[in-house]
Amino acid sequence: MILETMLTDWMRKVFSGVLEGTPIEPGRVVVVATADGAFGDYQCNAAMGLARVARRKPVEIASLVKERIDAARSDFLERVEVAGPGFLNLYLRTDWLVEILDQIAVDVRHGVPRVGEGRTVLIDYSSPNVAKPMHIGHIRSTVIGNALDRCYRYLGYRVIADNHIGDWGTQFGILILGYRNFLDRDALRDHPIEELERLYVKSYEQARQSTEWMDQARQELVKLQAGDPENRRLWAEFIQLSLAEFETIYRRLDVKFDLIRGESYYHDQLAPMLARVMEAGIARESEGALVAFLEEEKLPPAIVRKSDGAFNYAATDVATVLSRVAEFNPDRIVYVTDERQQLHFKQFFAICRRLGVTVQLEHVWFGLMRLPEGTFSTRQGNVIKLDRLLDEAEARAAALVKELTPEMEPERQTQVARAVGIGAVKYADLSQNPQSLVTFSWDKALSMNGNSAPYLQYAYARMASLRDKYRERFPTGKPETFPLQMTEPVERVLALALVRFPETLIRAVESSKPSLLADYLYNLAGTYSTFYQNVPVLKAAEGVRESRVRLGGAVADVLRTGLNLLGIEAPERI
RNA sequence: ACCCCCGUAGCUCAGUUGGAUAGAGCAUCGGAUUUCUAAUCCGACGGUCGCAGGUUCAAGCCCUGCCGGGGGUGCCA
Repeated sequence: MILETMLTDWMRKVFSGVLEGTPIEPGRVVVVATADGAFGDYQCNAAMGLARVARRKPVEIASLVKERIDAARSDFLERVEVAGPGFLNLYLRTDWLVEILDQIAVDVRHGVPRVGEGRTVLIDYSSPNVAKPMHIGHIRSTVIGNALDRCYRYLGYRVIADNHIGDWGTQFGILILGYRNFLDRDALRDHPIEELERLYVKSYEQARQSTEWMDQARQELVKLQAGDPENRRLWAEFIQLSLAEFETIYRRLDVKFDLIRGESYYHDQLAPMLARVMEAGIARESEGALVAFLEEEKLPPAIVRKSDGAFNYAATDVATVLSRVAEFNPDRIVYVTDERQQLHFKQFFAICRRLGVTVQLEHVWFGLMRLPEGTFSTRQGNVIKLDRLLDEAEARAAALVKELTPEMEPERQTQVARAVGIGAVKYADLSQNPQSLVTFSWDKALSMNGNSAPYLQYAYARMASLRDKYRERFPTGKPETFPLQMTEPVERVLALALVRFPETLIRAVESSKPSLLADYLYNLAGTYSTFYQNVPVLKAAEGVRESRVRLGGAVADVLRTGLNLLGIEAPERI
């Protein structure tokens, strides 16, 4: 059940009863969680907003609403208060909260409805380029996309996670030329990606200095796209080497795709797509290229085929949408890329709409990763590679585990270090608004204190440990046969937080912001830590003890589920 | 030149889409462990929400202008 939705529906009815004859637009009356417990559990601010149309004072409306609510007996509401200019503060009945919590505690889904049942969403994320190593700039798309992937699945959607590899761009012309001229075979055998990258960088340097070199690179690309056997062979080798390297990273990050289809997969569909575009009159010839003019959408022109006859990424992306619609018929396609592609997405979305595509297209963009000294790029050679970041994270976590949990067997220490290190890296990206620009720092990416994955994992491990200690000390105890009691204020706060898990998750998915879930989990873990530190559990009297074990168990379940939805492991011991 | 983002505590960032007294982490300072994991907890310090107007019961959030930073703008992706 979604508490927020339930309260909103109920409040809307109350309002329309009070303001008979006044039209109330949907969305006008909304109940939301209070920011501060001092104002109750949930609040409704609609009285102020409706004052004008109803031509009455806000406080008057609020008071009438309160009267009506007071007149009816409620099984979920303790009381409602009118405050300030017309706020309605709702205080939920604790016994009702306990009842809901009772249901959630035994529900494997923690009260989350399968709102995506029967719907399909395709998520296009990670999408690295062949022949380049994955660096810290790729981690945001991978981690954010994967979190969305997991959340959508949990909500009951059929999800198709597609890794749209960059295997068809201009870089191959440059790379093939570099391969022919500068290849070091031993280096290719020992460090394939590094060598390919070196070849690309060197060839790119040449191209910058010489237009002749650049033209030659273009020709190699055209040959490749035309099916030249030798270029095809090289191209296939580059891809195979790259995929193997990407796979080791994805394994470490526990990221799995349903499809790995490069841009090349859609190659045969480019010409038919173009025919449709031309037929629909969306594009026309201009300076030798085929260009879609998008004045109606107030967008600059988009080239769909270059004057040399080659297709570019706008063409590929449109063809990709058509192919996906034909094959999977998704309700929604979500793209996770960095901010630089915003215009491109607006343009090709517009072309798709003109072609009559009705699937919901969404671009989830995130701020570019920067270094303190500025931007980084392959060409400048100041990239921080992803495997190095992960190595460092695991090393730091390992040192911490050894220091703080020396009694743990070494094999387990390694496992925990991996979960903690990788978790820290992922959480660093997930815990902030994706759209803010990010300055990379080792200490932030690998933070193990405060608002970090290890903090959440630590809280979880304490819960798990407490649960096990209870079994140890009270082998015949059956907590589930005892009622939940809210004897300390912090317990009620925990109960309320648990009940809010479904609405938080749904909000996170709807706004494509895993950070909302991360934020929720941090609050939950923080409240639990306060509880743990200040409220005895195993030493409490029988009954209270079992109630607290149950409450802690419910928090643990939600925390673990939430962490897993972010792609973060929750070890039982840490 | 135009378009899109961003600007919040010393630093790094949240801020539930317009709600009440703007919150965390780090850093600094002070406290808590004969007790269920101190990777923790409790407290203190810290703010002209870039600047100036506007909209309204209410603005960090919406509108206009300006300043600063980043990104983008018909043959890269």
